[in-house]
Amino acid sequence: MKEYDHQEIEARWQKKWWDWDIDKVGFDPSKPKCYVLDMFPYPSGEGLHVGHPKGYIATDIYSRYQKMRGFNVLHPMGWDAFGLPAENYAIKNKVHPKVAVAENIAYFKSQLKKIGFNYDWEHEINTTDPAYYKWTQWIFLKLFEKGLAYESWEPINWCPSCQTGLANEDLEDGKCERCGSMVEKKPMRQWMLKITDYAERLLADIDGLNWPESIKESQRNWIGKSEGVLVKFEITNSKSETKNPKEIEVFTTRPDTIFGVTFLAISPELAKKWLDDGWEASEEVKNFIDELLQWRATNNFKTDPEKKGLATGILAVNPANNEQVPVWITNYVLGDVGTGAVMAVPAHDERDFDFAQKYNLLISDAPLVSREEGINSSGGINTVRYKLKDWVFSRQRYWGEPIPLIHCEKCGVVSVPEKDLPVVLPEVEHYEPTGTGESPLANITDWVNTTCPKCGGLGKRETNTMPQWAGSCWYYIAYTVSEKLKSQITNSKVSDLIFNASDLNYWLPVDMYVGGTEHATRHLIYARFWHKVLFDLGYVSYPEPFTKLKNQGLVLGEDGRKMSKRWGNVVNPDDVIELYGADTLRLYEMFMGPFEQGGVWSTNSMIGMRRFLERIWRLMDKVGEVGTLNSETEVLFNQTIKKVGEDIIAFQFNTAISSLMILVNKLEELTQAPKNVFETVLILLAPFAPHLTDELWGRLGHAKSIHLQAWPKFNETKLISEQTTISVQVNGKMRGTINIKHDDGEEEVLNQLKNDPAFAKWLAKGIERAIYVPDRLINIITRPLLDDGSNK
RNA sequence: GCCGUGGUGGCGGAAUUGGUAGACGCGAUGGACUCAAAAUCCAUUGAUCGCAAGAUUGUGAGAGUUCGAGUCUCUCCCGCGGCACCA
Repeated sequence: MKEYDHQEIEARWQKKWWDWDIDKVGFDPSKPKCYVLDMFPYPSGEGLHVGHPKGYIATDIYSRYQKMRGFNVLHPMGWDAFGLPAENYAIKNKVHPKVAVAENIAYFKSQLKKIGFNYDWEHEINTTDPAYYKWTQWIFLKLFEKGLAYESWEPINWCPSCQTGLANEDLEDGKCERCGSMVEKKPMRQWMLKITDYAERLLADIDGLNWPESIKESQRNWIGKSEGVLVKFEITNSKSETKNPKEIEVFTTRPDTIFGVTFLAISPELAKKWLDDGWEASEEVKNFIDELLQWRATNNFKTDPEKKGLATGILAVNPANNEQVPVWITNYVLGDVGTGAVMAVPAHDERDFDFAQKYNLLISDAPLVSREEGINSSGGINTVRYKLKDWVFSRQRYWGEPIPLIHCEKCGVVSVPEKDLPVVLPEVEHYEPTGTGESPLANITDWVNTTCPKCGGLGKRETNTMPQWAGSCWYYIAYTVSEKLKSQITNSKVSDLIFNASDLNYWLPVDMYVGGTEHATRHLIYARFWHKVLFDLGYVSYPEPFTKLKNQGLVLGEDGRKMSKRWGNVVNPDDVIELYGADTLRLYEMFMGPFEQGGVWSTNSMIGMRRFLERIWRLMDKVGEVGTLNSETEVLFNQTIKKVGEDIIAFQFNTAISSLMILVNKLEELTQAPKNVFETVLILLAPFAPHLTDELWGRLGHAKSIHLQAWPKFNETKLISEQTTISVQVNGKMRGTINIKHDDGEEEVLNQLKNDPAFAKWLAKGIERAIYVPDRLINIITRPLLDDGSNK
């Protein structure tokens, strides 16, 4: 047989699969479903590097396997094309984002197709398609109508470089996650989503998810629940007729320490609020508050390493023991945590202790009481707090979904009626950010000016756009109804048809979701939030979108650094495929190591996978109609069928491949490989190396694709050999092995051992007892030697 | 600091969940084939000692449980990730 020409074979089979429509998927309630999902990419201008497809290869293998097992498998792909990366690329290259996105998608798609994925491209979606974002807008309106979207003028995170407001989730170490600029606090009008209303459910439902522990833990930390008690301290020396504060409310998780309180510490933010409400404080106090607030503003609300404080002169009463304690303004209490005021217990809290020492404050040795006694004695109220903040949902950028609201002087904020959706992103001359805090859309007056849907009077469109994450909050739903989506852009009457479709709840929830860990506290929280809202509204019938999640480990460049143009260490899959083939690439990425673990790319190491495929190619020459396996190889054969299936389910692709190699190594030793055995090997390998296996399958005389075959079954009775090798230990030390019959009992093994001269010297001392583990080992405990060297 | 996760040859990694540590692959060394090279095939390949048969040692460190520990328990050390003056 001539050489294995991967280029010719792969191109030919990719075309055949396309012509044969073998990857087409449809709603079919007669079959059990399996929804396998990849986190869809942002189609950047850079194209894919070899790290990107790792997850896609895994889901491809998984979904091919599930399909062969008889599941109706949905495994779609699409494009998350709104947002800053696409827009910045467009600005830099001076093309309209729409054009840039189309080009980038075409490139990404060509790269993906070369890898031989089984995506049904008829389910493809694109978040920037008006037919798609019509529904993103529609869901936003559902949130708005439910009171979960609201306007706010609170200071938010502003990235001076991206010139837009950001959500907490978009920050990394106080910097813009996208560009690394220091983020400022800026008061501006914002649309917020009330994700905090769902904090408890988002937290509680984590427990039931089959997700990696680290992601679940990240989400728990991010939601940051703390259970504590609210306690009120009356202020005693406040002049009753003035506007001076009358009481201070503190939040504590340690009511049991209430008798040890020696002062109250309040944040400068709370003190400022008092001043705004008319508190008559001294100049010194006012200046101190200003000083602390100034520090925080310029240091982006970071921690000041040095504790500072100033006594206010105010005294408050500890409700537990009626003792008066002084109230201090400090820089170690945060304004946006708890109530912005802390009951300080220097005896039990390190921070309070440091502060008390510095300012010579009392440190009480009052004993701890029970939690209940602390609450009862102080009249505290059990309270739950979360670190999670509401989601800043508007962006002052062009390339996002317009928020479908109209501002009317008479009627206030009004929803765009469903029949008028989508609110299409207008064409503009300049889509660069304005920097004024207004979106570029604000300049397009004939788009902005409209009529109020309620009163018919003058109305102005909301000009902020939605964040990057909006489109990905429901794309997994969109795939299930993608053909309806396309037909409905102009059809305004079918309002809820998409979200009442039976195929939607046939496919949902996603059974296997695969992507990177970087989405732990962004996309994966946002999507869960939207999903729960849709669940409450009755559109989806299961409260979680993704029941099972796997993270692929990061593929690093050959130099051990993250693949990036900057380091010049990017490997393009196209090049690898040209040289070695897509099947080799697929095998290598799965063989590199455990799927969820990262690893360093090595083009050199790929040669091993290529050799493996070539060995199979050559094994074809040894295939014969007749011929049988000896019993040992037959056992191995059955074990391999079992293991490959189990490993795919567990995402242990590296060991699945290795077990196939072991079997192939064995088959190579034969003078003739039985045809049915070889065919089974091809089927087992088909999800991993779809092109080569289909080619050989065809050469064996099959007219239909190997990918339409059923997954092979193994013979339960042929998983253990008749003859087996067990290990022999003497006093717990390995001393050799011995061949026994599979069902030999302890006595038989022991007898055989005693007659084996190889072990005579170890057993000379005499056998005290033996531990026999069937099919595993026998451990002989010898009699201890006596002082005189004898054993009797 | 709290939480999570990991640490095994020159390298990537296996190990039936307490039972032959290093499967499989890369690399390396020696050999066969070849005018030669590539490819392929065969052999060896944790370390130490030994001509050898073989012995000793070995899974981040130390203790423990057990006939037996990479695996279980305790105490540490280091890497990675999340949260963090969070009251």
